[in-house]
Amino acid sequence: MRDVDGRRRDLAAMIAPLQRALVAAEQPVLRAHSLSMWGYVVLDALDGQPVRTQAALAEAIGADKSRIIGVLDDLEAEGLLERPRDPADRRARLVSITAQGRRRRAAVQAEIQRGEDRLLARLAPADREALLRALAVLADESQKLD
Amino acid sequence: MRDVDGRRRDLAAMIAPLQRALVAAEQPVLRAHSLSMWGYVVLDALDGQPVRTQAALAEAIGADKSRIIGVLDDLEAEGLLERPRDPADRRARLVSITAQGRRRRAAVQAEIQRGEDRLLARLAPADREALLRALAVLADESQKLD
DNA sequence: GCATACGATATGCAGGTGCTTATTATCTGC
DNA sequence: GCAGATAATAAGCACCTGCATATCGTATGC
Repeated sequence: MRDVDGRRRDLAAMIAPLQRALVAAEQPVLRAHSLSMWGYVVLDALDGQPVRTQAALAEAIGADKSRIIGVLDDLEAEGLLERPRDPADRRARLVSITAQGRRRRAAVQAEIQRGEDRLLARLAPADREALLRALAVLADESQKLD
Repeated sequence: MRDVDGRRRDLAAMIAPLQRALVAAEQPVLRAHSLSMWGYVVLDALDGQPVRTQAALAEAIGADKSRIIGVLDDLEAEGLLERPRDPADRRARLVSITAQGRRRRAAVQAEIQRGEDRLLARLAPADREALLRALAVLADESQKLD
């Protein structure tokens, strides 16, 4: 893929403004549902499977382990997740999403994806499919590099 | 595109880790060429066409206008760009990249893209083309939303 | 010509981030 | 049972960012 003047742009240079726009579009949705960005990311990561330790959770979402504690406190206070002590290792906490957390996450995600769909509508259907497929691969791949 | 468990992931959720990995990969390259991330972004924006005012430049790259001044100072001190006063409006400065700046930018970009190519190699050629095409469209599109 | 607007610049504040260190409770190897 | 490792947590530091404000030189409308 070449630019107008014939050179390829950096991946990062194309992704950065897109990322900024997506995050900006998410803010009002998150606010409407009383979730912080990190709160949403945590719920997103927990939905699917719970996690053994908070450190593992932090690493999975690319956050600092000392920073997510406040996020977990808030989510727990709102009843969106539970984190009882692991009876097998009382140092660790078994973090898992609650039914209410699942509902909240689903509602937010539906709204966010409605917004994203408006952007994706600009693409040819085949390109759209390829984009999502490629991003899924690259996202997984780049996780491993960290 | 559906996830393993049948649901689509948010665009932002896939892009964020990718973005982090790309930025992390750029750091050593930039350091080796004595450029800051913003410095590189500025050179990137200036290559192609110069720009009428610094405020316009700042907006084009999604930076704060009060923050890019130091970046411009550094780049100018290294001879990578010039910013004489506009004789037609002596308040404004005509920022343009120098030949040396162009060379520096090209060298850095070549290295960065070599790294990105290793990631892109994971994709089927058709998907790779579609990804770059789609990102170019979305990047331009999301610029307009800001 | 004078009031007003505008471009570049400096500065200060609030918030967010990664990183580091320390503390406490708990586990595990020996 | 004790020494050393590990999980969660708190707290501090350095940095970056967006945002707001102030200054100064310059342009422009009237």
